[in-house]
Amino acid sequence: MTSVGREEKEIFAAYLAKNRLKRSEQRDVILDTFLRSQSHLSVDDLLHLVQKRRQDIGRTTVYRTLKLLRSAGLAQELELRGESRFEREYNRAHHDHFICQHCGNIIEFSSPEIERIQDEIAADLGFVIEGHRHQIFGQCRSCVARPPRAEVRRY
Amino acid sequence: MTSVGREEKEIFAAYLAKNRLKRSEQRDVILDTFLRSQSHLSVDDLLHLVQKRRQDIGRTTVYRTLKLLRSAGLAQELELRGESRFEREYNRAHHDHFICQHCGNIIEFSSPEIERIQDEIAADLGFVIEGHRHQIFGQCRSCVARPPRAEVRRY
DNA sequence: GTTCCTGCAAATCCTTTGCAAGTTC
DNA sequence: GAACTTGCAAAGGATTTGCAGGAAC
Repeated sequence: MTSVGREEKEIFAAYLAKNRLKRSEQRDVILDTFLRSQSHLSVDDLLHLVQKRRQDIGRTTVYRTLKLLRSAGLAQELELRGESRFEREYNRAHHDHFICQHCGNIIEFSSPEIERIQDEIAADLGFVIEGHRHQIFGQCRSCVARPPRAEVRRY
Repeated sequence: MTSVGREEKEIFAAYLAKNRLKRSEQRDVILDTFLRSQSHLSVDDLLHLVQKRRQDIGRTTVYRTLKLLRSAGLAQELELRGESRFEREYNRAHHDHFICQHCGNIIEFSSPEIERIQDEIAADLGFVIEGHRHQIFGQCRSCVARPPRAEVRRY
C-alpha cells in the first residue's frame, strides 16, 4: 500500500481517534481502494474493487465505512437518478455534474457565476444555503457524434 | 368533479387513446386529485388524498398512474434526498427548488441567467442538455428567524 | 369476447440492523 | 478484558411484478 492520499489517511485516522473508533484492515483497504479508484463509483463498484484485494470483505462493511468517510469529510455522495455514487471530497473544489444519459459518463463542471447568482437568489428569499445539488442530464460530445444507439443506458 | 385542469384531462385522455389504454374511474380520481393538490407531494400524500375519495384505490394503482402521468408529460418527479415527490408539469415554466432541511418546506425559484450560463457551459463541452435538476438545501426564512429546534427534519 | 386494469400478495432492490464471533486498544 | 468491528442473515422501506378477477372497449 503505497502513499496514495496520505493526507486523507491521516484525516481518517484522526477522525477515528477523535471518536474513539478503531482502525481495522478492512477500513484501510476500503479507504485505500476508494482513494485509488475513479470518481463517481457506486457501492457495488467499490465493493468489487475491494473484493479483488480481500475477498472476505463484506458489503455491509463497505456501507458502514462509506458512512464514516462521509462523516470525516472524505467522501461525498452523489445521488444520481436512483443510483448512489461516491466521490472524493477532501480538498476538492466545489463542482457539479453533467451526466450523459446515453453512455453513463459523468463530467464535472463548475461555475462561480452560477454560485454567485444562487447566493443572490437565496439572500433575496432569506434562505441560508447549506448545500446544493446541480445535475445536468443529456448527451455528451462523443454520444452526439456517434450514430444513435437502440439501447440507452438510463440514469 | 368540476373543471380543474380540463386541459390536462384532455391530454391524458388523448394519451390513453393514442396508446390503446383504457379510461378508468381510478385513473380519473387520481388525476383529478393530483391536479387539485398542493405541489411536491409524495406518493403517500397522494395515496391518502385519493383514498379520502375512494378508499378502495390501492397504492399500486397510484404508482402505475403516476408513471402514466409522467409519460404523458403531466407530472414531473422531484427526487429529494431519499424521497420521491411529484408536481404538475404541463404548462408550467421551468423552475428549480430550494428545500428547507428544517421544516421541509419547498420553495420554487427560477433564473434565466443560470439557465443561460448552463447552456453556455454545455455548448463548450459539446453536451446536449436533455434535462437538469438543481436543488438547493438549507434553512428557509422562517426557520432562520425561529429559535433552533432540537429535532431536524432531514432531506 | 378480447384486451386492459385493479388490488392483493409476493418479489425485488438497496440499505440498515441484530447478533455472535473476532479484533483492537 | 472492555469496547468496537465484522459478516451473516434478517429486517426495512420503497417500488415493481405476477396473477386471478373485474371493467372497458
